[in-house]
Amino acid sequence: MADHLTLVFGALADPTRRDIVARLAVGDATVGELAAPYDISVQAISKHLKVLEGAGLVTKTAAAQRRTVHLEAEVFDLMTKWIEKYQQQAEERYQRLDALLEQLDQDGNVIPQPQEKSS
Amino acid sequence: MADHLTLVFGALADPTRRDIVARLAVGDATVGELAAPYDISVQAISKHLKVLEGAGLVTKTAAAQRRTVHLEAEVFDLMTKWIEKYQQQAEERYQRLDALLEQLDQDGNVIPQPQEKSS
DNA sequence: CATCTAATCAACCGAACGGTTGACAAGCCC
DNA sequence: GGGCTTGTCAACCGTTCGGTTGATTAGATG
Repeated sequence: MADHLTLVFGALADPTRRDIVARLAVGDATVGELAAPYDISVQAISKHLKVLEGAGLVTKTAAAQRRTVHLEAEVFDLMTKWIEKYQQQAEERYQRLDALLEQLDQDGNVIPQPQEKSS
Repeated sequence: MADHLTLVFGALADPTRRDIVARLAVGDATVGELAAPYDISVQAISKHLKVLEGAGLVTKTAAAQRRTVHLEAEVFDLMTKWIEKYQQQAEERYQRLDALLEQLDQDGNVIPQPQEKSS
């Protein structure tokens, strides 16, 4: 099976599923309630929910024949952490580049590629 | 064509592409440099880069026959905003639920479903 | 000019995806 | 119990996806 981040990003790479997440952020809902706004079959929604469930974004609890779907917001932290990591790295890199360019400005020397080669 | 968020999430729903993003956060690289660590073909990496490019996560600049690939960190903001929106909504919902439960505790009345129906 | 290198384009392949329809399971309600 | 409601399971279908191989373009270099 794929790793968690792949499942989470994959789950949110679909507009319908993002829509469902948006709906669930307001409050829990049954499968039927979630399916109502769309003109695709209930089975298709059920599949979407299984993808969201597989990514840990959603949990289902069976009460009578109704399944209540609940959003698990904590999983978002996983994504946010991943994103912030590279956002931060990229920013640091820019700052290093800026510092370097500033330094170059002082002695007037021009180097086209500031980063070093690996290999 | 799909909307931007779909493209971004879709692009990051693949471990190899997330890996490439991680590599690019450290600094720009050529297609060949990006392909080196993997035992899949350069063509496959080229395809991955096209997906990342289509999502606006990456830009390519052609210098000689080498294409330098550059990470565009700003696109992450789009995702972060989307995520934070529902993270925040879900949290607010919990707080409302907590407040409600606390209130219920006081007069001892029990209501099973705190959110209202929309139909 | 000939050739080597770097990267893309194009066609193809199997697997996964998003959707459908049909059958079925599990509860409520008359 | 019989039937309605709610939801899932299973099989199928066309499209997309991640990968391959082969050919081709574009620039550096002998």
